[in-house]
Amino acid sequence: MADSVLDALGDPTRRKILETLRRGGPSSVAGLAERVPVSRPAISQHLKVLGGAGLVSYESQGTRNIYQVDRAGLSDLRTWLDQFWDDALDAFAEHVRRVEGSPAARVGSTGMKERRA
Amino acid sequence: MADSVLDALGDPTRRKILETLRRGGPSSVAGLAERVPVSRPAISQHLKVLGGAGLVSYESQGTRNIYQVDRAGLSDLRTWLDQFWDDALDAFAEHVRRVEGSPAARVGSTGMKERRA
DNA sequence: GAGTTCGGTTAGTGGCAGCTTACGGTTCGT
DNA sequence: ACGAACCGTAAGCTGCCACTAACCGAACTC
Repeated sequence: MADSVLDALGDPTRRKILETLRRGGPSSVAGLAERVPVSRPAISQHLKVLGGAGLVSYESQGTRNIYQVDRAGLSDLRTWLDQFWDDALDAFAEHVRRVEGSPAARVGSTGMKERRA
Repeated sequence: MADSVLDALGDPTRRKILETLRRGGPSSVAGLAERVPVSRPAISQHLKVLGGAGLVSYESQGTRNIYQVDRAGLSDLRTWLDQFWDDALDAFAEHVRRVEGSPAARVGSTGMKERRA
């Protein structure tokens, strides 16, 4: 469901554009091109992707298009995240239930390797 | 902060691996290679990225490494998302305040283009 | 100890995504 | 009506990333 959002947020430049819009408020394409170290067409292409994901929307003012952050995409991401979170808990619980025919297996003290290698 | 998480989730295959772990519970590398249409080394490489982002962790059982979803990365993403959401609201409010020296500008009825083009 | 299974790493390749340059369309100003 | 400003799109190139094939080490089995 949130595939397009994650695809869009996967690129650092697009994140920078979004961050610029978040901090500076709505902006024109040329205005973004001044703040993000990339050409104007590149900005335009990225905005297309971000728009497709529902992360930005725009308003035409004469010849310029004013873009701003759209919370719709963020909302989609939040929904996906919450669902994934809950389901991961359920799956883990079921896994424990499945393995724990032998109640010897404990949970808290395994040799589980930690992240941030 | 959540850059590594978003980079990791930016790839469809990695999302598929995560999804497989979420639905099926903990699994070995070879087990994942059977369920995801990609070679075993590719799985291993993706797991490395996912691990670096705190999205999976693993436990060594003899010669096999059992991977499972780690909520740490999801937590990072949630934090980033919530912060972005709130700040976007603030930025928007400030933008309205900045423009609205002329109280003619209305908010609800602009010609704002919608998403999902 | 030999054989097997499992997994991480390396080397090498192909395809795609992001960037720039160039062009065309639209709108505003004079 | 002409020029300028702004933007989107097309074309083309380059670099990176995902993938496979091959190799090597580690651990369990007999």
